[in-house]
Amino acid sequence: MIINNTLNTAQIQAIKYTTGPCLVIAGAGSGKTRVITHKIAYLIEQGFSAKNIAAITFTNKAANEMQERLSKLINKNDLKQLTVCTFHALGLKILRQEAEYIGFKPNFSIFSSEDVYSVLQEILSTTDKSLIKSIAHCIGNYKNNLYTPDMALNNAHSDIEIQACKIYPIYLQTLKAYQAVDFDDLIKLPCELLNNNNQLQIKWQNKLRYILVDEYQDTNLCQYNLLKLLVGNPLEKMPLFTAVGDDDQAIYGWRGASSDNLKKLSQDFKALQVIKLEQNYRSSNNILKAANTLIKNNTKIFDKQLWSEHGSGDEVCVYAMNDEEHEAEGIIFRISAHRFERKTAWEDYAILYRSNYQSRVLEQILRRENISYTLSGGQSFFEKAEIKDICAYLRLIYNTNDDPAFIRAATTPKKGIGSTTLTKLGEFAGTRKASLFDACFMSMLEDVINSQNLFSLRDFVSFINDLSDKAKTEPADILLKELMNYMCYESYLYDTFDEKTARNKWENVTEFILWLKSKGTNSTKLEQDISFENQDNLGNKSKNLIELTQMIALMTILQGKDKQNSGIQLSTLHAAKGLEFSHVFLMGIEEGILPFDNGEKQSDIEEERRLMYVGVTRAKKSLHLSWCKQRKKGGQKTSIDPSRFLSEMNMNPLEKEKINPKVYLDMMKEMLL
DNA sequence: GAAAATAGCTTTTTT
DNA sequence: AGCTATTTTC
Repeated sequence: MIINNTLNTAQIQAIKYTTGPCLVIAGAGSGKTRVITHKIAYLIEQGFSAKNIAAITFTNKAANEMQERLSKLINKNDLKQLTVCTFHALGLKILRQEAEYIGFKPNFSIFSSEDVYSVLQEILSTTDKSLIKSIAHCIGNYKNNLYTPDMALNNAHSDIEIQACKIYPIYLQTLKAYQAVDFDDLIKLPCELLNNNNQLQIKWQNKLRYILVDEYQDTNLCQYNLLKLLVGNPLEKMPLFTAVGDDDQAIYGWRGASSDNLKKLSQDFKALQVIKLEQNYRSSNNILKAANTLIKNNTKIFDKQLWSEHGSGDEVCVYAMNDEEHEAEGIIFRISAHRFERKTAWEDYAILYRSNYQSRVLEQILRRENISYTLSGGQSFFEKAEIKDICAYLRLIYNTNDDPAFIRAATTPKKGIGSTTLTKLGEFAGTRKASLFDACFMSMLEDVINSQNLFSLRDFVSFINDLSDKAKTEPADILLKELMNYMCYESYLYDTFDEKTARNKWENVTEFILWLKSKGTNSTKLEQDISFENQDNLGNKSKNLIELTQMIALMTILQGKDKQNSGIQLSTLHAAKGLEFSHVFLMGIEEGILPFDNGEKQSDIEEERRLMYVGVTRAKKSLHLSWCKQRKKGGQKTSIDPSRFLSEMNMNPLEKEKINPKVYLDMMKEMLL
């Protein structure tokens, strides 16, 4: 029996309601992941087949975590059959299977934002970075709001929007020609597909009979649309799903998420059962009181009041510091002293801030004091140039129409193919509506490109062609070896970078190749999910290069590479969502930083308040808030006001800092020696 | 005139 | 820390 007395009444209610649409308003620290995982186990217990249940998350990290926790509740076989993935991975799965219905080959490529950027650069033939970015942003909006080019034009206001509308259809054509989709397409295209093809819609509805959505407040219009298409029309049948979310933690409005989707849910599904989880298992009550008082200032969709059985705990404190350096030293001093006093570990402390650059001062001082720390966020493994270089080859082998991959692979490392050759090739291919790759095989090309460059070009494409053929049958590790042999990537690195960077980059590459090879031999659940065939292969059949390449596009977290969470945790407020720490220091609680103020356009104060709320509710045992009276701006010091959120929380922002942190930091060091 | 150094400035981030 | 604009240097 999966339901036991460690669950509270509301949680049990949320788990047991399986006969209709369900919305769980899950306050911070109220055990929301627990409810989702237990509900899945309960559904299986009640006779749902695991292969008909899907749990949808927003990040790969969350999906992995969910699987991890499920592995303790349900048996291996069921876990294997479950769909636990991100919205995008689900969309991809649908698209790979149904590609033919929208005029794509199943081996279409997935373009990253960088690829999208270069495509737009090409279309617009400009180098104006901000223009390209704004257009990309507009097009992303159109897709997320399911605008057709015509609808977009009707809603266009500024010059940039009008220009974006003109580009939009061209952009769509270009991607089609490349046999590529962008990230937004992974949701948008399945929506269009299921909307236009009733049979397919029924097919997928039958496959995914029960859907659970995590972080529902972060869905955008398009994602909500996909959900609706998958659960079916409430007038025809009883939709079966559970959406779990918290309107107070909606902090991604700026990228299209709309917590209004919570409201829409009760309008669109009259039978919706709303269950609130208000008991908090994380924080002591002083922290919760601060959080509740703060968030009361927002207009709410669902009212809720967090409480816990953990007693009142430590007082929440505020420190007014002189400037950013004083603040950083003050925080680090306090952590040192606190740790010494309470015999806690560095890992128990987190310093959270609004913007990445605020970590700089902290890092300087932490390095100076030799205190270990972990900076969350930063560049992901797959964003590194050296990994993208390798991926460009893999992508090209996989889909030879992928022009951005062609350009990257043809030019890195240098192999006698330069910008002149590429421009000529581009023009040649453009007039013949062929991909760069196919154009290389055309005989007319001899009139356009001089023989030496043409030789390099044909040498390159024949190699890719050869590998592309072999990739269908031969095992991945042999082909990878051949590829690396051809690329001479190591010597390229040592030729172009200084020794230290080259060594570092080469290490990343070897790590990547090793990882790829390991994926080639043991396939895990996630990959089977992403892979569009062989759902039911049980053996350890090693993956060929084609299959491997498919999954790379969506993998952003290197699974084997657990980042060590040692030392003080430094993180932005956004990146800290979903995490918890014993002792939390929120810095820069100032007007201009939190709430953020960009001078020009008014930022959404309610969203900023929710961001503060997210920060406050990360703390389990103690919470420390700090702000600077002065900050360096353009060479001179400017005076700063404490954040309005401090007074909203009934905190006195002017509590005096009586000690000089620097002196005490030195004293602590002596004590510890 | 081009490369190198330096000063100034950052919203938030995932797929 | 990384990116850009500007200044300095050869």
